Amino acid sequence: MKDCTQCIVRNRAICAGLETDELELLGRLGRKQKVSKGQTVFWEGDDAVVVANVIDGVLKVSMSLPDGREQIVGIVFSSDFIGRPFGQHSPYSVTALTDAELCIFSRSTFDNFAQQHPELEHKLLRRTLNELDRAHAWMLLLGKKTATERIATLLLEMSARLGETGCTIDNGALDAFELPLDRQQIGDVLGLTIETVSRQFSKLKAEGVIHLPSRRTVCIRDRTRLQGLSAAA
Amino acid sequence: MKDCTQCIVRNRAICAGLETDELELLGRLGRKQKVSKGQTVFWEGDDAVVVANVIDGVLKVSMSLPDGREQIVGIVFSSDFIGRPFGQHSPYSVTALTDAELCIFSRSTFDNFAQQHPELEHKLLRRTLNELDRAHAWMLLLGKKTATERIATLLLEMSARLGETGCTIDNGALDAFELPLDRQQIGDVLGLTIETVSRQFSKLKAEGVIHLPSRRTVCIRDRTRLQGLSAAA
DNA sequence: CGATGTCTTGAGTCCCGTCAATGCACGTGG
DNA sequence: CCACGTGCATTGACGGGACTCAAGACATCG
Repeated sequence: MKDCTQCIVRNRAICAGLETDELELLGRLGRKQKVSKGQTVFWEGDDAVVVANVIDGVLKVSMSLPDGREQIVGIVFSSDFIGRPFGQHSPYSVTALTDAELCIFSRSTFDNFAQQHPELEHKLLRRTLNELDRAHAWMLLLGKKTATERIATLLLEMSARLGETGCTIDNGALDAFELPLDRQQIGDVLGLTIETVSRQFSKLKAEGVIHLPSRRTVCIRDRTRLQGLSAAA
Repeated sequence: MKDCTQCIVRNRAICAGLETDELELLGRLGRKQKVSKGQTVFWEGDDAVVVANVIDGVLKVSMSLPDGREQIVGIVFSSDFIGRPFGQHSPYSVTALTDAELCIFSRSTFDNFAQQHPELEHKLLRRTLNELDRAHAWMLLLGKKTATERIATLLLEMSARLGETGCTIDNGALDAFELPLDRQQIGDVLGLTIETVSRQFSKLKAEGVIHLPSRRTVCIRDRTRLQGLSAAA
């Protein structure tokens, strides 16, 4: 790797907080890799060979049943971490939703480095705890929310998360954004079918809560109402 | 705390692997506490004041919507860890399903201790990563599985996890066990109603896959078939 | 300007949720 | 010992929200 101090996710990825010499050491262990939209980085059940930081792009984390039914269990953005450290097999697949750039490490190399650098493990722990919180919130959605509530929740979540990553300074939620997901993928995140997703979009649009200038573009016209529909705590 | 070296979860809780002197240090920071069945240890949204190891008993981790709909996002057993380290608020409630005994720490005290003991943080990280895997698998269940598949999966999971905790040596799955959950709670874990749960139990019983000697007792008569019904990968 | 893939919309079905009644185990007191 | 109450669990009848199947609309691109 060239020079981690210049990395655009330097301050947000788990590398943040490492000393300059540690950073250089870690940098030599990793390599940058571009993946194109649709490409799968690693597959569910495969040996967990690599882990990576997402430098740029959006990827989905998904699990499947033998008959092909798929559930997306996470969406990762720039500066997020992917892979399963300290694990034999990858419990999920990771696939690029947009062209993306990764900073890849061999898992065993990373594991060793992490164990020798508590600061890094601490960052990883905090990140994993946040992930777990998000997973729990999503379990509540999948177990108990109606279709409308799920869509409303997703839109607010995407608005917030795209706002975070879009710019390092301004952390506000966006009122207009591009969905990195198609309808099928939205269904796979929310535990709904493509048709139900589409109908709910149409309904929200008809009610004036959102506006859909193009297939993937969402404008939130009435955030308050959307929050009311999301059944958030 | 008396003497952590004598603790019955000594080898399975996150304390495992600490040096004797570290263990004593940690021991002085915690205190044992008994909680009785039905009692809530801490509430969703409250300040995250404490974390704890479960010494004995079974507890549920749950999240709710404003209107009262509840989703159980985890079941914790003896030697598991509960609470949200490094977090301002508790994202979930924890409630005892049986009488239980905990080893409680003030969160801030625990956080500080953990940051000074990488070995402990490492244990916590591994545990959190496992939790996350489990949460992902459950998201797949909640998003995509049918009622029958959910019930079958739960029974196999309970069989496996009760087998782990029941005895430190024998890690085999149990073919007969007591459910720590009533029908309503099973519904809240699986994203189903009490009636659907009941009907599925009756169906499996009629088909000879399981036997139900009493309300809470389950005997797996045909594990292979149950696995087939669970839609496991 | 078709060809293609994605999205939307409609009609019909089904699985699960809702509501309500019944069954069953257990405890308490007459 | 049995009547009665209480709390769960089971079962039944019914309805609805989401799924399925099938067109049709729309955008994008060669």
